[in-house]
Amino acid sequence: MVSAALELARAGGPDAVVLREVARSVGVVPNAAYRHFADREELLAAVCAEAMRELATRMAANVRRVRGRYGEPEAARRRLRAIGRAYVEFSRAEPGLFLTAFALPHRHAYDAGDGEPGADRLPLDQLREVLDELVEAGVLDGRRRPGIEYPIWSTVHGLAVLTGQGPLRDLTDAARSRIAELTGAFIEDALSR
Amino acid sequence: MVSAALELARAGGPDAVVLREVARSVGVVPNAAYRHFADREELLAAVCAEAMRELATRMAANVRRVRGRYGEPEAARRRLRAIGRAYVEFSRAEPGLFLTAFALPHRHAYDAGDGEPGADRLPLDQLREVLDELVEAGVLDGRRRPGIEYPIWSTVHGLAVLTGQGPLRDLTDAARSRIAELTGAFIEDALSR
DNA sequence: TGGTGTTTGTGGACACTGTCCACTTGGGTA
DNA sequence: TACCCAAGTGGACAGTGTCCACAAACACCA
Repeated sequence: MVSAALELARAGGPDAVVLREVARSVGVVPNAAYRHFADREELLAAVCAEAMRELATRMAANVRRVRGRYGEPEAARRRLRAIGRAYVEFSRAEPGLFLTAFALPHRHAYDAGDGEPGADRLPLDQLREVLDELVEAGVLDGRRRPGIEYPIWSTVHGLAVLTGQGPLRDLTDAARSRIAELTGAFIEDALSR
Repeated sequence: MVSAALELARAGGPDAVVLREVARSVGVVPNAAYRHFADREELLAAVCAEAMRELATRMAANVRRVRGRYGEPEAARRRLRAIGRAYVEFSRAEPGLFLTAFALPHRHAYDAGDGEPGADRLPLDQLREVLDELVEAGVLDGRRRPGIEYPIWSTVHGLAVLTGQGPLRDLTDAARSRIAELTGAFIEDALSR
């Protein structure tokens, strides 16, 4: 049921996950859904968690693809960029899922994926990890580290929203990638101020 | 009709502007709305434009409140902060309107408010104006000026979304204003790199 | 002044949604 | 074997966006 709903969300965002249709698509009567979810919002919450998990997976995969030892300055910088790039590309490649992932501000921790062995860390945790590495590598002054994940998250999230679903989404590929490049440089400027 | 719909959006975001209720609240039968709007989305588009206009108004008002001559470095910096602060505060004070303002990626230019004399410029234009002043004032290197509005917009927009409706919206006031402060400093760091 | 045409609003209908209630069913356990 | 509970069914209700045919009110021009 959740995976059927996920496909609806992928195609049309959170509003597209309509209870009756997901029931229909698993070949069951609408009311059957109420045996598993209190209401539509609870179903949507499950989908939202799944979407967030997919974002985390893509980020982790993109980071792993970066070669270079831990603590090596250039590699650490590339890992930060890999995180941001994955985030922004996710919002464009899967606008429906991206929207869905942030559709429910409440219960956002997606249940931490606690025990699940293969699960990747939360996006924010992945960002923190790379920032710690940047300190370790001497790229970022340790005194500026506390809390710096929030401005960076804001910048990347804003870019993702504006170019993925927002007013900048209809720009040409060239214009968008120039903006993305500028934003990447902007973050590095702020870090190595 | 638009202003009735605007109140619904203010209270509950774009999803709350339901055609039948706005008709009801202006004391008319639902179908009457179809004499003025092709469908619900067109009504929503009008509301969206109005919400964007309100954001622009607040930004402009906040900027005007800053004293200091044009081109004076410290004043220019304060004007940039005033813009960002207005943006972020709008998303918290009027989450419904903020969401609505960006609900329709299409037809986003809100018809420019062309002739209207009292109308304030679009948010993005206001930002550009202040950035030009920062160059004029010698705070920002003119060679770094082109396109820098986009990283800044991204940062501010991201902060507004994350703390206004997103996962950071339930933080304490103290935590949120610390993040806002960090983000302001982050932007200034990047500018005066 | 009177007639005509356009604008605005009405009434009724349809398909679709989320949700509630009472009811059946089937597999596993005491 | 008897029972119980989870899962699914059928029918219903209120609410929604939207379409159609019709009524009134108003402006305009002969």
